[in-house]
Amino acid sequence: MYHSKSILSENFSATTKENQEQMSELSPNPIKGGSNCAFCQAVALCQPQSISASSPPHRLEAKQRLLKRGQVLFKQGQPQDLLTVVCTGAIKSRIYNRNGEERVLGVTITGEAVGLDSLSKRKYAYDAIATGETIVCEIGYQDVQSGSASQAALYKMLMAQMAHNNKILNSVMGRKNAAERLAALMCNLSARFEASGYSATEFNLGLSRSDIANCLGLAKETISRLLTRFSKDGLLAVNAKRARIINLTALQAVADGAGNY
Amino acid sequence: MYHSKSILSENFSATTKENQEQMSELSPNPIKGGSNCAFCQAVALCQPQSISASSPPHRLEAKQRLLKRGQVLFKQGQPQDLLTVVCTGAIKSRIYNRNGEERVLGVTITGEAVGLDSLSKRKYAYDAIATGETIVCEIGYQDVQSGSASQAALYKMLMAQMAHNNKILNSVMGRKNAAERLAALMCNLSARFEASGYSATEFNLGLSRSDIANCLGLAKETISRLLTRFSKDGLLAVNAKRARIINLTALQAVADGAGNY
DNA sequence: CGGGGAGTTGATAGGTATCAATGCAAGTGG
DNA sequence: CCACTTGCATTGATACCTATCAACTCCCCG
Repeated sequence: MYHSKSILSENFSATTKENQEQMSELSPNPIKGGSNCAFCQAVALCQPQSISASSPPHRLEAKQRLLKRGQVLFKQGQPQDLLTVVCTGAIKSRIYNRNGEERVLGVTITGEAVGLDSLSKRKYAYDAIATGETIVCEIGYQDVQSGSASQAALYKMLMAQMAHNNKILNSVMGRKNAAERLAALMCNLSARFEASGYSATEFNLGLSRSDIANCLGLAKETISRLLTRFSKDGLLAVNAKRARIINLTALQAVADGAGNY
Repeated sequence: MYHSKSILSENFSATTKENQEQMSELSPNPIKGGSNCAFCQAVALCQPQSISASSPPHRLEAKQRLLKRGQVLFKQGQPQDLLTVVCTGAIKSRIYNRNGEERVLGVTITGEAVGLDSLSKRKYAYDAIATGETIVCEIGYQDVQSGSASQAALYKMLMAQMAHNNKILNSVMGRKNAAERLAALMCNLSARFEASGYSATEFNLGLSRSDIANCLGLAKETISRLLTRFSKDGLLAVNAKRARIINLTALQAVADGAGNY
């Protein structure tokens, strides 16, 4: 798509609530429930009703699980009766096309819910894989349905996700060139991490160059070249998967297609 | 995006219930309510509760409206308190990006609901424009909310639409080449018209070449060349906006990226 | 020490945008 | 009813972005 100008940035809306400064350097110990919920996007599901500012929250049964790099959280087609939230780390979502090729759909970072968009069908629409050591929190969907406050919260999440994945985003992505796409992804991650209460300028990409390329519909070599170029142009710095945004404004401008970068 | 192979077709799911054989050749007369509802996707909203097979349906207040080509149904940002369904014709949805360029998001054909994805926010997310003479049916959202049967129907529609617009579709579209995209669009329209009870092989495109190009992230010249090519290869025939699918199987194969067409 | 995956960098080929010219049909005003 | 206008569609020539192929480095892990 060699549009020289154009592009809306109706940008990726930030939808999250938490972070993961050291994605792959956390304790591999078994997990006690209830850690790290302060910024969790789904907290309203675990602590429904009667959350009067002072009273101790009534939690639903929420089980935490530790995944190692490459470990499968769930697979496409598998029945879904859990609501899963990432507590620490990052989850890659992917499908396989008819030719057996992997297609990376994106990454779910700390505090975000995974697989929300297939919850209504009770059947996962894609595979979810840990990109490093990752802790997730699982809540029974039955439990969620029981409380009407929870239901309202669920619908709110669904709507938010729908807004996030809506056709506007599609069509915008569809006509971005390589630099615009990558810049948009970086800005998106930045906003999501910031919404999580963490640094908007320094975070872990979670995905490999190949995964990013796959996710954006580009070649891994293109990602590599672009990261080098962004770096030379003082937009950001990358070291392995660790990214530091240096000039977010300029990066956003690139994502917006301004100035024919 | 010059991917030579690949592509899933997790295809565009068909979501509709009606058609428009003569999109721009219908009576311009004022409209009496209640026509043409047999296949309407939103019929459960107009005729909620007590639809025992025999009893006459109890309708909600549904006002029909006639639009001429180019007329605006609603505009981005405008408050939304109506649920709108296309009775006859087709509605183009679009936004303008930061550079003031038009971005066509897609077309809503007869029987489909327009603007469902912004209903929860009560504010339209894009403009909706009639592509020709078009009749729409408007139902007050308040009325819909009143009946719990209606609510369930609404959630069902929301879910269906969410499934339709999900990130899988995005990522799949993101890596289709020009021929694959156009073939996919044609197959999508075919399936949607068929789901509407009308011909899967002959229908009105609604959108102009430019709009199609814009919608798919391609140049209008590319669309023109491809339609010619598809025609020469015996896949379909087009005359102005009127399309006739000749070999749907082959077209689907192209959309799927089989055989590096 | 060897092997393999991930990342980088260079050279080339290919798909599509872009520019430009022409044709065609519908609408408009005389 | 006919010139004029205007928008849409088609077709050709060329430029450019990015995929692809290939070689190399680096690092982790056995």
